[in-house]
Amino acid sequence: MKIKEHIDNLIASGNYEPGDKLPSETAFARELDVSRASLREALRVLEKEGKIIKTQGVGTFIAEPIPRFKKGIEELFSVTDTIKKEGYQAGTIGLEVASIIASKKLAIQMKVKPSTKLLQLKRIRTADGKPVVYCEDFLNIELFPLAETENFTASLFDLLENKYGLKIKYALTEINPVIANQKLVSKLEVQPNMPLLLLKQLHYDEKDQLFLYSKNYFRSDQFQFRVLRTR
Amino acid sequence: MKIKEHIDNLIASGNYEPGDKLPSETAFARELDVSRASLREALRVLEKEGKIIKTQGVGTFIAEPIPRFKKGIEELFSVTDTIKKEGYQAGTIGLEVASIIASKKLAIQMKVKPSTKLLQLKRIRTADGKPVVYCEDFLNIELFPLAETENFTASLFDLLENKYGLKIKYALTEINPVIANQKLVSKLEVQPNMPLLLLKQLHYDEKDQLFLYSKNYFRSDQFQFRVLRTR
DNA sequence: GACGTCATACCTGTCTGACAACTAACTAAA
DNA sequence: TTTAGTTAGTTGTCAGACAGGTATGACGTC
Repeated sequence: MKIKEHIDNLIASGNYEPGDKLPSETAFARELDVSRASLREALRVLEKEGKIIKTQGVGTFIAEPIPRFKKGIEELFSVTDTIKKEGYQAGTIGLEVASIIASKKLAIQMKVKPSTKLLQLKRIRTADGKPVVYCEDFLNIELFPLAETENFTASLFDLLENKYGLKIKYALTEINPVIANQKLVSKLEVQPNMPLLLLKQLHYDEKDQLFLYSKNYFRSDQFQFRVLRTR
Repeated sequence: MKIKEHIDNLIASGNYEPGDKLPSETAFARELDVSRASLREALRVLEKEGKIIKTQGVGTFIAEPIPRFKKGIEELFSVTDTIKKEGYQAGTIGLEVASIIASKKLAIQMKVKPSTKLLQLKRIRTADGKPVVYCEDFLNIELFPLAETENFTASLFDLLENKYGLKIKYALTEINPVIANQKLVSKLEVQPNMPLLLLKQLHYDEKDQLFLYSKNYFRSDQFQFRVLRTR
């Protein structure tokens, strides 16, 4: 994985451009100070991701960064990262934290027993200080010893991944167009009746445990969501 | 790749179930009559696909299959099929066909010269007779000998694929929440200010030729769009 | 009996060196 | 000009070895 990340960075940093040829495996392995076998395992993954093209007897080449936009909605990343990738400074205001007991409706959605303890977060996320996303998160704290006093002003993904070693695997996301109601108008400082994009997301970890249900309201004038649809 | 396919089949055929442990790499390599290095390259890809989980010192295990919904938005299919898969009868009303010359703005979006001839379709798509989607399509007819007199009341994908042998490969889709304006209110017979989901799609064929630009307005009370977001 | 330590077996991660298969470019012969 | 052969360079595959991590059971201590 380290090798793969390193090569990813080499490509991302512009050291290589589409069509460029990578060093031969023997030379590249020596350059990175790893064995050829390990390098090849990394290259296999990069090939599967479509970032490189290997041809026996010829070499390995950087692939055209085909349609894959910078990042489509099919890739899962935190709201913080979503804001950052648009080039803004991410922030949080209006944080509310509460320990709650799962209601019947919520319990069904999160597939837990109705008596389960949850941690509810309400946050307004800002880009360069301007409110752009309103987030409601429901965390299953029976899976993690999360305290109410935790610092929730930054990325929740960062916190869970780095401090609690959680391995986030995927999210089942429902895409809904909604109209800003009175609450959202004041939270996001938008005109009444502005269209917003609501993403309802069920987040799972590597053990397929549902640990987070989130509702994110995105200002449609600030974010563009794309997806690559293949046949 | 052969090794990977073979293991894929082993999993698909039910020889292994989620949680089961695969043979050790040494034994598995001997069993498949390949080297351990080659086997590991195959396993790396399977791991990246989320089909297996490797743990150093313990072993390799079959992963829980990701609960792919019936079909997420990341799969490309026609509006007709989208309506059908929800269990409705698909139809078309209010068809308008026109040959037009690409405007400057449209030419940029479709990446053609401003003088290019296009075929414009406006259609209201119905589910069990009720209007549910409003579609505007722009076809690059310099790529296909499409006539205005063609039957456009059914699936455009069907027509292009079966009659013209077009191989549709993918679409770059932009997801937008919008509010029903007066035109859409009358076309879709909805309340004013109803939220709609607008999909702006650039369709490409196997040669990466952009052949269709479409704008589809979906009634949000009739369709649910989902997507699997992986990390 | 409960607990911690250690030895052990087993597994994945990595490395080394070698050879096979393939490709492209060049050379020489027809 | 065409064809066949040669050669250098690359990826594909292989065998064997060792390092590092994990679970298990034996053993001694409290």
